[in-house]
Amino acid sequence: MKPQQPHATAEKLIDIAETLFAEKGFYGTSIRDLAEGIGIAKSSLLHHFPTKEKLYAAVLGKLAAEMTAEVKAIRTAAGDEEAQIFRFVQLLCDHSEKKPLRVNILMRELLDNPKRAETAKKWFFKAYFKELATIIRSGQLKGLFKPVHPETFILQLLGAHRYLIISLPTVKQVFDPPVYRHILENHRAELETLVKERLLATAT
Amino acid sequence: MKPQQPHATAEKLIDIAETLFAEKGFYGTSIRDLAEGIGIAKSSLLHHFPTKEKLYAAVLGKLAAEMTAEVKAIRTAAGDEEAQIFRFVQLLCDHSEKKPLRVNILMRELLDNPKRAETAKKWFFKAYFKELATIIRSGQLKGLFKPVHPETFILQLLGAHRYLIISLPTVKQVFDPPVYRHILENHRAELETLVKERLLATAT
DNA sequence: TGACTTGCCTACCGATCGGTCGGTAGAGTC
DNA sequence: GACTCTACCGACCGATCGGTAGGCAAGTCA
Repeated sequence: MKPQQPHATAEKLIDIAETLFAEKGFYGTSIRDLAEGIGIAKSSLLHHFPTKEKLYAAVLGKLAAEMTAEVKAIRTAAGDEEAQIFRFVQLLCDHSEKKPLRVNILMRELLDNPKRAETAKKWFFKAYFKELATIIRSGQLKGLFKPVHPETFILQLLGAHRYLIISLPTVKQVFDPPVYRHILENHRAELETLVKERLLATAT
Repeated sequence: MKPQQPHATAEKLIDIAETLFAEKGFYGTSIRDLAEGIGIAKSSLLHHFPTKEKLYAAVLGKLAAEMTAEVKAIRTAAGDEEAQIFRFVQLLCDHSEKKPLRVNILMRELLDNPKRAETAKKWFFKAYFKELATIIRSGQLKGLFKPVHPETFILQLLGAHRYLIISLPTVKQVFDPPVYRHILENHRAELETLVKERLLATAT
């Protein structure tokens, strides 16, 4: 059997796992489904990831690493904290348009994390979260931002965005198309306005 | 067997189901656990609710009915739309302090709803959502509120609140106690400020 | 050549899943 | 007493769960 790229199968597994875990959750997804999804036997999956938990952790780990790297890139890039936070909101919306299922994983992780032993000790998104809080604090020190409580504000900002994203499928099938379309169209602007009005110390 | 109140067992089942579904999700909860939770046999559970889906639907139905009734009560009670929306935010926070697990159910429902056939057709929280949108529109007609897009704003408001609530267990076990405490303490005020700054047409 | 490793396979395990079946105890009705 | 109805039960079903054991083909390296 040709080895292709090393770890190519493992990468494929992480990809399919990201999709299926996002759609059906950890307990709703079987390792059989995952293996069949990329056309290998179930025991072959277990050769790469000895348990379902480990595969799930790999998915979260990869996702968290990508997200954290992005925020750090924003931090070190040009621009003051105001530019950084708007760039962040922009990325948030862009990603959710391209890969809305990722948000599902992040949500499910929050819901299930307190229960699953394997991943309980270290939380994959701690660095991501801290980085964001640092942007806020730094902007506040420069007088760019209002004195909101950084962690609370970030949770509310992420929540305003992510909750809306995971609501979209339901909204689409329950409400009239114009309502759905308006939500889609207005979300980004409303989120930016939220940041403007809640965070920016407007020149007085 | 004394019949106690009629449907007393069914009510107990709905209660325990609300808790377990909230903690572990639909797929993570077995009807055995549910039955044992109130001390009856599994087949007795299936006597009251012929399938797991039906029990889940009963939980959602009861929850949605309560929540919708509350919002309608706010609407008909004294006070203008400004008072109504703040009363709503207040209720939101009060409930989440008393029964934080309920928010988990609402979140999981959004994540799983597009997949489960049984409850797909009618969405239990449609009336609740429409009632909230009506408050916004009504307030806008009177010039009390800014011209935000009502549905988008509500999703962001609910999201800002609910996402933070489901994050609390994780925040508690990952961050230092002061961070957790500050989030707990500041959330309500920050949410009210959010409404003030994003929604209220401040007297100009 | 032969020992070792890697990637994948089939076959199988005990446990648990949601759900069915036949039946029983008790209360109400006639 | 005969009948019906509700609430409940233990035993059982086929299917599926996560995970294990052992083997086979191909590439690596001595």
